[in-house]
Amino acid sequence: MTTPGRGLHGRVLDSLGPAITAGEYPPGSVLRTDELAKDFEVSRSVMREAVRVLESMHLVESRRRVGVTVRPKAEWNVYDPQVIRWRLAGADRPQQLRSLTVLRSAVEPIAAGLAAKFATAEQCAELTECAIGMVANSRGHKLEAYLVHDVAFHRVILAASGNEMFARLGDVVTEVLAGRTHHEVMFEDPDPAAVTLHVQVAEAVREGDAVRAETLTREITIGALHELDILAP
Amino acid sequence: MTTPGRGLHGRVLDSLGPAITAGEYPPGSVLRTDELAKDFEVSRSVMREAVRVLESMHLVESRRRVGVTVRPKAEWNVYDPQVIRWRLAGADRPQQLRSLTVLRSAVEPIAAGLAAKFATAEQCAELTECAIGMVANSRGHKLEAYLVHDVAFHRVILAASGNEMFARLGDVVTEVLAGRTHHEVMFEDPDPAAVTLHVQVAEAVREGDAVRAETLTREITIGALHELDILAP
DNA sequence: GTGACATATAAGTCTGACTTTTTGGTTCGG
DNA sequence: CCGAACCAAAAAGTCAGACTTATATGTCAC
Repeated sequence: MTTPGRGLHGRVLDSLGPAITAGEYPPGSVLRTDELAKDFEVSRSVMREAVRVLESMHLVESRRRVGVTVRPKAEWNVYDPQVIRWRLAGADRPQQLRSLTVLRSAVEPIAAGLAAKFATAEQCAELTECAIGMVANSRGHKLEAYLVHDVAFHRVILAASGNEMFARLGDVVTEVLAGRTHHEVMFEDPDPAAVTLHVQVAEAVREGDAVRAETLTREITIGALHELDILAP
Repeated sequence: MTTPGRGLHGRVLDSLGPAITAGEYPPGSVLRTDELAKDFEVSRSVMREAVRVLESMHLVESRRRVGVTVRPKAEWNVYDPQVIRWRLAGADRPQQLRSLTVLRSAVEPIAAGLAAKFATAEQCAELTECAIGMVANSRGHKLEAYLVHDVAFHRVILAASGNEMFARLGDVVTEVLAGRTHHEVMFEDPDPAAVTLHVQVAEAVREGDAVRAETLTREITIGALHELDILAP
């Protein structure tokens, strides 16, 4: 997704970040900078930069005379796309996928409602195109092509909401949808009802019907929750 | 809020971060590391660490032979608590407050619904205490005391939802509520109707009534939206 | 104009010496 | 026996300087 290994410290992070988020160094563990530098065969300056980044993500805390201690999971910056990617790649994957899906279920309906009010003509057109693309690839095991349009659809909705916080969740949704297609459920063609809902959301947004857009999107996210057995009924 | 000036690079960040988020260095501007190091009177290594942190927040991008370029706002990690604090402290404050309030309006009702299902007895007790504290300080210009309980109330809701992503929004909500009391509206005692709603939410959570908790919380957040003139009617 | 090549530039890396803070133990006095 | 003051070691923090590497840009031949 993001450029891997942008410099030496980047490669260290690609290795150390996942290790920490995976719990390989449990919270409370103490690391020493120059020991790490030796282990990773980099200079102290490079390792220090890596530690600084981990610190800015609240994954670790660096204190004099004690070392670099791993923070408890509850303090991590779980909205950092990098952290999300690391967790999705590791043992935390199921929990991460669940919590992100719940977040989606809260945000996307509201975003769709706002999109109905604020979407530009261009965004409406894009949305319709995406919906058409989804329909066109909804049968015959064309999951990859379907996914591309599905992802684009939700990104447009979030962007069209006009809310910068919502817009920035585009990457998150992308990861969740991609994860669902590639690793979890979805061996067969997507649920036809879900496809229809997307088409109808595009309609509602185009017509400026905020309430309908919100309600329909809520149905979509409820479906996503069901897929992960998060909802009871 | 967070420890200020944890080391030299921290002080550099406290100065450079707000400057960037405030648009003092507009997107596309190019900075040079050793020039910055000279300006801030720190060594290159310290400045490099600061730049690395800014880079991890997607505020800047560092490339060989060109320098450190400021990224467009749309790419910033706007969920980073540090970035949020910087923006709330600067010219972006109004927009930031609005977008965060919209985010709250999406998340908190869902969180309250989940809290009704998953809150522990202890959390229910805490919630009730908070509500009582709000009532007790709802009249007579005791805004500070009221705020403390209000903040605590919403933090408990988010934590009790059992969703880690929601829980981590506690800090954000704290900033928003504090900002509202200290800088924006709210010169007089809080709206009695809002106070009642909080009491009722505590009730609903205690009784495990998810739908009612969600609906009532939605009314609270709608009120918050109105205060910032985000909703039309 | 186009492509190959040279050059300057700014980030990236490494090393070693030095400073500062903090912790944990030790000693001394009550 | 306990507490306060003190001391020493440990680890992060800071700095300066030399060197490497990627790359944008300009130059020249064709």
